Amino acid sequence: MSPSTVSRILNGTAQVKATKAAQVRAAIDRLGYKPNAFARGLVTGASGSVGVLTQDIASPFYGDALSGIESGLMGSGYSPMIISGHWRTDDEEHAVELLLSRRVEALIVLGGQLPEDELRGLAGGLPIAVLGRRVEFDSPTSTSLALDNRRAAYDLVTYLLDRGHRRIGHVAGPPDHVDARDRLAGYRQALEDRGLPFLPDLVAQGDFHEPSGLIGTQQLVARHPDMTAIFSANDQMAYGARLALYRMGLRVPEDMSLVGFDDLPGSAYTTPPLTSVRQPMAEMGHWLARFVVAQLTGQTVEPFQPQLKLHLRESVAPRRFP
Amino acid sequence: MSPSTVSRILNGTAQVKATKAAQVRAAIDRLGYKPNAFARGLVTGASGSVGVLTQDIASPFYGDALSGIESGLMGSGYSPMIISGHWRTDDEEHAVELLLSRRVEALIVLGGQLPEDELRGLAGGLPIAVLGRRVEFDSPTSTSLALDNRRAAYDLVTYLLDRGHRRIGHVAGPPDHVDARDRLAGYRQALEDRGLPFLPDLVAQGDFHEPSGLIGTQQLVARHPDMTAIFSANDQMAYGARLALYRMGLRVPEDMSLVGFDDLPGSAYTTPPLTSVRQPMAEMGHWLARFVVAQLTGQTVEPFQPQLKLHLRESVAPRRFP
DNA sequence: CTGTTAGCGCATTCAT
DNA sequence: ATGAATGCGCTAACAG
Repeated sequence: MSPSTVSRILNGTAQVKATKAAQVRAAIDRLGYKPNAFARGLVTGASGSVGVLTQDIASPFYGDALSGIESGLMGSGYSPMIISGHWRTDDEEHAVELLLSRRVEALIVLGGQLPEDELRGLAGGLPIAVLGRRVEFDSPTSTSLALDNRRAAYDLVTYLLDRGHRRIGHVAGPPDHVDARDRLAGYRQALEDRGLPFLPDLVAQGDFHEPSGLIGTQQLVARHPDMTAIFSANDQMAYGARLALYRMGLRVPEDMSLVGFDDLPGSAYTTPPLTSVRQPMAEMGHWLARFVVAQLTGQTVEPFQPQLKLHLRESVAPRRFP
Repeated sequence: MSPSTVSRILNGTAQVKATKAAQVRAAIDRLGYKPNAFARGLVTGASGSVGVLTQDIASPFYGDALSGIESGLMGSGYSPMIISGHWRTDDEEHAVELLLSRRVEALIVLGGQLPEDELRGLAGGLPIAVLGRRVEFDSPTSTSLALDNRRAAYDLVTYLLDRGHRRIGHVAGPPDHVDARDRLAGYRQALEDRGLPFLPDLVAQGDFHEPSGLIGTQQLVARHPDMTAIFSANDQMAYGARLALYRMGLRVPEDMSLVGFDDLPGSAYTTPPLTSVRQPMAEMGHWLARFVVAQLTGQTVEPFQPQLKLHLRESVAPRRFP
C-alpha cells in the first residue's frame, strides 16, 4: 500500500479497487489520520481559502456581510480566512500580507482604506472583490460593489423635507471616511435642491459611535431650538441621538423626527422604530463570495445591483405648525 | 547568497551582516516576494494560527469575544482562524475538522454543542480554551471559562423583588440551550427563596431573538395584567419586549420595569437605558487567547475569574402601590 | 557569518 | 490498478 494509493483514494483522483479503499478508510479512522493541509497546499498551490479583510470583527455593520460571505462560500469547497483591519491602513496592509502568505486564492475586502492602486496591483495576482467602495479594475476577475450613499442620504433628507421639515440637523460621520462625506453631500444637496441654505452649524461632528450621536444632538438642539428633524449619518449615532432627546424630554417623533442610516438589525426595535435606509449587506457579501468562487472555478455569475431600501418607520412625523 | 541566508534574515534566526540584510530586503521589495506559509508550516510544523470556533459570525454576543481574542493574540505571532458552527453539532464538527487539517496550534471554542468528551479528546492533541461552558480537562493545558448564569439571573430577579415587584414575568430562551435553562432556574429560585410561587404561565417561551420577546411580552401582559416587571433571558428579547410595551402604551419603567441579560453594546442606548447584567465577553476572549498562547510558548498566565456585573439603568423603577 | 544538504507530507508524473 | 520516484518552498543541522 503506497502513499500514492492513499492519496488517490482521498482525492478520488483515479480508480482504486473498492476493497483497498475500504481498508484504507478503516486505517484512517483507526489512526485518526488528518491530512496535512500545508503539504497539500505546497504541492497543489491551492489553499482552498478566500481571504476576507474586514474592519471590525464585532461590527454589526460588517457582521451581516460576513454572514453573507459565509453562506456564499458554503458548499464551494472554499473557506473564509477573516482578518480585521481596524480602519487603519497599516493594519490592513499587514492583514493582506498575512493572507497572501497564507496563500488565499482570492480576496474579499470590506471597506477600508487601502489605496486603490494597491488593490489594483493585488488584482494582478488573484481575484478581488471589494465591498463599499467603487474600484475600477482592469481585469474582469475583480470587481467592487458600492452603494450610492449620497443618493440614499439625499432620499432620506428629501423624505423629511416632504414631511414639512425645514430645520434639519445632521450628525455627521468622521470626515476622513468617504461614506460619511457622501452622506453629508447628499444631505447638503437635498437642502439646496429645495432652495434651502446649508448651515454649517446645523451639522454636528460625530464618529459613527453612539456617544458622539448623543453629544452631537445636544449641541444641535442647543444651537437650534427650532430644529424639527435630525438626520444621523448612521444608526449607531441615531441611537445616541435618541437617548439625548429622551434625556432632554423631547419626544420622538412628536417633537423631533429622527432618521438613521444602515438599518442595523436593532433599528426595527428601538422606541419608536427608527426610519433608516437599508444596505443589503448580507446579500452583497453573498454575491461577492459567489463572484470570487466563480472566478476561481471558471464559471460566471449573474451581475448584481444592490438596492438601497428606505425603511419608513415611526421615528418620523410630519412637522407640526404651532 | 543562499536560501538559508534569506531565511535567516526573514526570521532573525541568526546574525547576518547588515549590508546583506539590506540587499535582501531590497530584492524582496522589488520582486514582491511573499514567503509561502505552507512550506514554512510544513517544515516547522507550526502554523502560527489559533482556531476559533464561534457560532454566528454576526452575533453581537460572540462578536465582543472575538474582538477580545483578536487583541489577546495581537503581538503574539499567532493569528486567529475563525469558523462558525451555527449552533449545529455537525457544522461544529466540520469546523473542527477543517481547523485541525489547517493545523491550528490551539483551539478556542465559543459556546456550542460539541460533546464534552470530544473536547476532552481534542485536548490530548492541542491546548483548548472553552468559553461559556464548564468543561473539566485532565491536562492543565486546556481550560474553560463559564459564567454563573443562574446566579446572575438570581441577582437580577432579586433586585426586582427588592424594588417591591411581586408579579415578575420571564421571557425565556430556548429550552435546549443550557444558558437559557440556567437563567430560568435562577429566576425560579429567586422567587422561591422569597416564598413566592413559581407560576409557569408567567413564563413565555422565546428563542433569544427580538420578535419572540415582543410576542412573549404581549402574551404575558394579556395573561397577567397585574404584572409589574419583566425579566428577559437576553437583551435582544428585551428589545422586543420594550417595543411590545411601547405598542401597548405601557411606559418603562413607570408602568413596567424591564431587565435584560448580556448587556449588549446597544443596551446603554435604549430608551430608557436597559438594566442588564454584563458578561465581560471581550475580557474573557482576551484572557482565553492569552491562555492558549501561554500554553504554546511555555509561559504561564495569571488565573482569571470573570465577574458578572449588574448594570443598573433606568428601565427599572420601584413598584408603585396604587 | 554563510553556503550546502536533507527532509517536512503530499500529489503527481512515470513505470509497471 | 498500483508502486517508485520527484519536487513543491522552506528551515534546521551541519560544515566551513
